[in-house]
Amino acid sequence: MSFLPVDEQMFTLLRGCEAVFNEDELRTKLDRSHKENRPLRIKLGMDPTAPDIHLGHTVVLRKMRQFQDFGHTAVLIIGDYTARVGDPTGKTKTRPVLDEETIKQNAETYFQQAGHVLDLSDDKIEMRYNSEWLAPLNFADILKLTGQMTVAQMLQRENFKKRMAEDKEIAITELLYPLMQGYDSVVIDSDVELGGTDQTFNNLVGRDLMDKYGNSSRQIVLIMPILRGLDGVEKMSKSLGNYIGVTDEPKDMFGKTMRIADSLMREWYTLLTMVPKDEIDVLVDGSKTHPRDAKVRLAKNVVTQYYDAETAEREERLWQEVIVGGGLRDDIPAASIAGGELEDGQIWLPKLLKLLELAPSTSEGRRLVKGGGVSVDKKKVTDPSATVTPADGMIVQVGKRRVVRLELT
RNA sequence: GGGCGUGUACCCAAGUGGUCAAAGGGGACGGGCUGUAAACCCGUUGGCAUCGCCUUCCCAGGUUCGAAUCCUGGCGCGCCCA
Repeated sequence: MSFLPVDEQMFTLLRGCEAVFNEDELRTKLDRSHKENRPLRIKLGMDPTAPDIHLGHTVVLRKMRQFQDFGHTAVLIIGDYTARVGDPTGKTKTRPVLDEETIKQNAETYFQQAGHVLDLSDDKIEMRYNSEWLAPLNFADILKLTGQMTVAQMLQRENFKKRMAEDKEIAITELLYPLMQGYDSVVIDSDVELGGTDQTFNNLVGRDLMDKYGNSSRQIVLIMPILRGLDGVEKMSKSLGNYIGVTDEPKDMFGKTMRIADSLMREWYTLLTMVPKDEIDVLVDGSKTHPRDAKVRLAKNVVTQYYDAETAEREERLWQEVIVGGGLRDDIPAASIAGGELEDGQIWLPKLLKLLELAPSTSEGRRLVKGGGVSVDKKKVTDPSATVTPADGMIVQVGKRRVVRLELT
């Protein structure tokens, strides 16, 4: 394996970064790697509680992939031991301790989903559980570890500082979290650690610890921005529902991308695609490109990454036909209902909606009908007491996106 | 261990004995206008074969004809003192 010239690597690796600690040292490391023909070890920590990967996670994963493509080694750390503490980043809620089996499963799912972005070849990736080295530590080891930092240093952390100021509680174990995560870096001897902005403090602790433990050269910390979700305001997250999952159907990937706020396009283009910056400038300039066209291109780009170009073309075509032309997709999911639900061959529409899972309850179904959101065979029905006679192939639609083709067997 | 405070629907929050399926806001959903964008406008936001009935205001008891509201006990959360 020979490594590309440092400048070429730097150009790609720095794209989209929020911060690098620091650039010069990164250059030095890449330089040495290039000369000695030795891959760098790129660390990425993963929390075994959230196995569902969405585009937000891929920002960091894509960065990892770029390193891999340059010949470096991805070192994935499954934080099974740190999960006992719970990262203090988010809310103060204490997390339930996960059992081994669940952690294993989550890690497996994560690994599989990350494979949509990462290169999973044996020589390109290493997966480690941090219980491997954290569990055997004895109290003296822990004293040594905790002895590396002062309370004042720990309270530099934004989250802790804030909680102190607001008289909110901080568990001692939470103070341990950054140390544990940092110790991972020491043990696996990482050259670069990747993380989102919320991980800055933790990752920098790792960088410090490596110094203190006498590693020859401490890790570089490369911080990626947090991707904002579909609403264009909040960060992309599963709990907020503003996400696109890497396992989403092509039509959802395409459709959801088409619905993002215009103001989000530059960010998404930068962090989720490799479209060159000057092209992005043109794409997001409303006077040069119609925002809709820019978004279509973005949507196709995303779909192509997780499926292929052909699928992306197809989604664009369908989008034209369905959304612009008011037609129907040719792949509407089929759904059937139990014959016993019929009365004289008929069924109350709200009930049908519930059975078809187009509405969570008949009450909700009734409201949707009353609100003018329901159509049967393309004809709007607004009478909440209406009944319909189910027929094979009947199209039942709620809103613009929930459509089902009735299948009678 | 002691004191004070607090717990209402997805979230915030009003409600201190009936007129409460519970104000208002946010979010979400549906409709309109659009470019499945933003802004704006309208509607909905516990369940049920259908407007009346059923189950809700942390939990369990109690007072009362009647409780989200009062009492007792528990639990959770926060602050202060030790």
